[in-house]
Amino acid sequence: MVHRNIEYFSLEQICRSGQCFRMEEKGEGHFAVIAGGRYLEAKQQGNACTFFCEEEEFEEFWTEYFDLEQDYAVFRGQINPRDAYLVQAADYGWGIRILHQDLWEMLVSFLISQQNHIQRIRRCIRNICESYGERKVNGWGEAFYAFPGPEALASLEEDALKASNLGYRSKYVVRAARSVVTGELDLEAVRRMPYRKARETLMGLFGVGEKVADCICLFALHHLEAFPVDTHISQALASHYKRGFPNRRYWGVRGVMQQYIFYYCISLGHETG
DNA sequence: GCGCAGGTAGAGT
DNA sequence: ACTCTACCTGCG
Repeated sequence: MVHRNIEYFSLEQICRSGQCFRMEEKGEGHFAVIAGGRYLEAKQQGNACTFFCEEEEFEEFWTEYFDLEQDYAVFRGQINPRDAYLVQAADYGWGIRILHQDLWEMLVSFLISQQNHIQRIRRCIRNICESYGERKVNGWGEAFYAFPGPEALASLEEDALKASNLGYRSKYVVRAARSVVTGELDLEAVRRMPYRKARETLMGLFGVGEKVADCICLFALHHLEAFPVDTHISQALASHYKRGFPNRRYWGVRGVMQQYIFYYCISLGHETG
């Protein structure tokens, strides 16, 4: 077990923010995450966090995964105090962090995300993991499934993933898998690219447009200047930033601000008012 | 039943 | 360059 007091960190908010589809709430302040072929449970009360893994695994993997070396007070300090909307959104999502997730997994996840509900995205991803991912056992003897690699999906028929409930997105995922396996898409090369180049390269894939490419850049490549514009952000911009989002001011941290706004939007949507 | 959900490709102006 | 539409599926 690993104990840490962490500022500006909320497992609940990260789970609900919709950047990670393989994190689930097991109970009040109790979460499970699957990433990098690993399974982790964690509990949180206020700033006090308990991670159920060895110190070594925590230092080697989860510290970077949760972006714990980054001081989010620095990002938050850049917010214009006169921007009441952003101040309110950032206050609401005080514990959000931009995770460091796997590139292939984010590519597939956000191909699936388009024109889809978060709840169904989770189900789709669970389906393909259970059908094509490696079965493993966690520390409590329970089974969990790793995310399937490109090889596991490349040989499928283009419509095969409709059985996993992907709908018309099935061919996007299968074709992406083939691109990786044939070497047409070099994931290692994409990892080394700067934001614009990575975005452009990803958009060359069938089914990857600006929004999906930006999500991949932000959540896998940690390019914090990526600013995915989806329907929620688009509406927020229309009502609160009629002269456009202040990109110049926030360039380099736009992605963090996007997450505050996005989380604020989807959370308010669930409330009655 | 109809519109929308973390959009995008392709066709038509 | 810009607008329009089809696309799987499910939920309000």
